[in-house]
Amino acid sequence: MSAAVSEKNSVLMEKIVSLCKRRGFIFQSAEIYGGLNGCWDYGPLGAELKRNLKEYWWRKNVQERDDVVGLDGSILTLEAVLKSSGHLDGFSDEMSTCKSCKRHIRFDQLRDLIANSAWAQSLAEAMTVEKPGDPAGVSADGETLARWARKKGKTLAPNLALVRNPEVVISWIIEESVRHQPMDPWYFTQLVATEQLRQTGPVNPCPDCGGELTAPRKFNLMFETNFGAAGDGTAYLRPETAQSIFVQFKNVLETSRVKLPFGIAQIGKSFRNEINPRNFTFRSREFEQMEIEYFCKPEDGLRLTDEWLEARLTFYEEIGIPREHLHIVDIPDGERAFYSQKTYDIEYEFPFGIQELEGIAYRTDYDLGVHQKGSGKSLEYFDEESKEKLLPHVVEPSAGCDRTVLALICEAFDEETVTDEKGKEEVRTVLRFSPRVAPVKVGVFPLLKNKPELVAKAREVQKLLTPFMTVFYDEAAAIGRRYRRQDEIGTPFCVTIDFDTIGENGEELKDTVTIRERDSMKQERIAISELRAFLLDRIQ
RNA sequence: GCGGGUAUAGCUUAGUGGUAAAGCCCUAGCCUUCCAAGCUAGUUAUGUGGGUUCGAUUCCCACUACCCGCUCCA
Repeated sequence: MSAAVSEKNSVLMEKIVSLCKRRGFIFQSAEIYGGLNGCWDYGPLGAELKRNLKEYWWRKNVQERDDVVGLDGSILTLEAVLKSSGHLDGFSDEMSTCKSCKRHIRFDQLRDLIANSAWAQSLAEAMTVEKPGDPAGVSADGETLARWARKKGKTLAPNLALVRNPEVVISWIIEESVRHQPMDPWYFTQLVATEQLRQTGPVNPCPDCGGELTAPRKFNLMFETNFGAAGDGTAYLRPETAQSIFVQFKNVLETSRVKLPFGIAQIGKSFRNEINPRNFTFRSREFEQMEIEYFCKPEDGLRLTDEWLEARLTFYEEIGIPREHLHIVDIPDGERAFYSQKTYDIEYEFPFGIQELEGIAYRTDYDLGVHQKGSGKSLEYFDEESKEKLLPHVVEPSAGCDRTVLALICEAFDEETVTDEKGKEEVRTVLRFSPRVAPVKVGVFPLLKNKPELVAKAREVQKLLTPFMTVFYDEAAAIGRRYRRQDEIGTPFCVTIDFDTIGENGEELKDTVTIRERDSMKQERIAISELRAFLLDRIQ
């Protein structure tokens, strides 16, 4: 992305964030206290928008399918579940950062990385050539070290203490080598990275540049919480909704009379202690997922992954995110999780970059396998046809709910230049939501507030529609302003009660209203009796 | 987590070591026969905590949050 484009998109994103706050879509959590990093609250309109998304997803993926059932699992999660799933080990890495080049290093990988690093291999080679036949360990040879530091070290590990300040470091090494005979190779590796041994103790070197690494810090990527009356038990806030689906697989299977292939769907909150929340609600510490685990026979996994990709793309189209703004990434071998045979990411062109909305992963029988092993309970499925037991495989379409809401807002946001009768140009801000997801479906206005007949009639129309859709009644300010207010929150239709409606201009126009469409700003006149059907037909 | 930037009303901005200004928005009233009209009145702000000072929104320090670039992203 060029700097100019980046700047333009940054301004666009600021406008979107500002609109979200101004109109009550999204607020920062605990704003009056200074805010809580990585957490956001949905205001009245945001709550409607998000509900519409979730309800449509549920309807399409659960209610309108006879092969998917729903689940609503607990957020608090037993430690053993996350132990089996691999989250407990995989989600709490110790990390070090290089003070010179800022690279992040997973501490458990450090020794391997050092062993394979160019400078460490070069140094080891130099020591071996100069001192052949010293199998017990590394012995310090000041001259060899100094020569290496001046030559190869300068290019391979410019930030290594030995290279930056050979005299001091070599003196430490010689001193230490007397006390440690034979010297442990790892201790030697630490020593060449240590400039102030007395002050700092031995430090670890960066595998890239030789610079000093910070002490390892533990990143708890899951939120831990106390549990039980005495508070001495440990539970976790789930980092994904999927695990309760796997853990309840057997119960659902036995109670729902489902047969392979079938899916279990769930919408709910998940929590990850993101190192760096960023980009408005995109990367939050508390977020909502819409997940399906679609269980199948092993031979169907790859085919179903492709089918789900298609189904999900259609879904995005139906809520107003066109395929042209989505990118499908087929995650290549080596970059997928080790248990996945196929993974697609569906990405959206956000103003801040192309970012993931949903992942569709063929996870084989990994999940049921680990929980079967962890719990000691069989999770096998008996196939009536073949009379055989099998451990089902699973395809997981996992969508980010908040991310999709953000994509809906970004996609809908538009600033349009309109020219009024006097030739004056002005900007019309419109959220072009699909009527299906729009938080308010219809605005109802009396043309004038100070005419009781108009107000009364408008209230009647409001009452007529309220049971079927979200209606916003507004009588304040000029009619044009009211239209624009609705444009800004993405209301697809506005109904205005005027003097025709109350029969002032003839019997044939009595009980008709104007209905104005958001995008075209065109109006047509229809009978109040047809209003409900007209609108329901267009908002589904 | 690192580096850089920002923080004044709901929004956009002004300004000052000594009473904080405007436009838009919003609210109420008047007016108004279809696209942000007009008039009147009104509410609302120096992110938090320290320090320097007689006095700090302004200068200094710390914290928090947000933005940008790295980094991370099961």
